[in-house]
Amino acid sequence: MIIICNNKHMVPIASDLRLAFAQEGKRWTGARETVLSVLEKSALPISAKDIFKQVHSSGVNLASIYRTTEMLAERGIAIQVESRDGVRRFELSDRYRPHHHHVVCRDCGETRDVSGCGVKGIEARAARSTGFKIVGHQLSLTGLCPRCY
Amino acid sequence: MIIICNNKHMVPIASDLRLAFAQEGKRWTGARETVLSVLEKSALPISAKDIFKQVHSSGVNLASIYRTTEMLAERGIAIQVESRDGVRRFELSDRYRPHHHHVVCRDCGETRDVSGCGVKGIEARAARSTGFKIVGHQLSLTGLCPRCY
DNA sequence: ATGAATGCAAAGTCTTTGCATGGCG
DNA sequence: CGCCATGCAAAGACTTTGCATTCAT
Repeated sequence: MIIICNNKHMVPIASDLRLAFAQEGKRWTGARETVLSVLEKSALPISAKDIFKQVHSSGVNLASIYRTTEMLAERGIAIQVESRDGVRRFELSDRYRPHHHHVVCRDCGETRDVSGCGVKGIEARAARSTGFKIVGHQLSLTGLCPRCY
Repeated sequence: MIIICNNKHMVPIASDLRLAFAQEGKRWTGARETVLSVLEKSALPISAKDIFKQVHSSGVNLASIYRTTEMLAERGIAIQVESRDGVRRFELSDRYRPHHHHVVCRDCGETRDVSGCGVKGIEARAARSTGFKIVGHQLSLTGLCPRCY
């Protein structure tokens, strides 16, 4: 099933995870809590390096941030957002944030969210033409922000 | 204006470029010809490294390929396709290929084109909600290919 | 001949990995 | 106490850059 817009609730992610981890013999640590809290507060996709800058004082190592973001993505807590500049950025997945897309200014890179969707039609078409089972999508709009326009 | 589906003609890109370059005091070289011809033949977005592999025998240097792909993107001949893995891939722009999108297998990475579009509505909505002038978009579908499904 | 483009190699950026140490359960 | 996660540093992958040389015009 395609999760389109599961924006009803603000799930207490950390406590969910603590529990899930315990059941698997894994651990919910301070570093993970730190990274997750940055993602929860970040309005836009954020790179490991930028997370690092924000939590620099906490002493969390950059390598741990890479490991944590990857782990969160594997579990579907976060998703890796596509980018054009070769930097990997993450944001909370649709399970924890309203489904949305991004518009990026071609000139200055300013990024804004765009709510809602409208990609169902093409998903169905793609499934038909390729034989793939579609499980998600990512749309990014390129534009000129008011300042650069 | 948004170019949506300018797929009418097969423009002789190289000769166009040779002319345009001459007028700017720039040069149309063998290396550029080589890179462009790989893009013209490539069914899917391709990275500098993969172009390099394909033209290895020609002696074109990897750095030149990076420089050429960037130049082609700046001129709107090619576009840089968004990716999730931090590798930059290019394909001919809508000016030289039918507008389309991609579906990528979540498990094995197999990529297929999906023709057509269907993003106009959301573009209009985004323009209204953000004040950006929308100049383009990129959509990628994630799925499971028949083999991985 | 002139200077733009290339090849080569070095440097840069982002990310991953190995291993000893630390900390959660 | 046992083992997972972390910190640290080194390695790796991809991309960019400086400079001498080559080549298109």
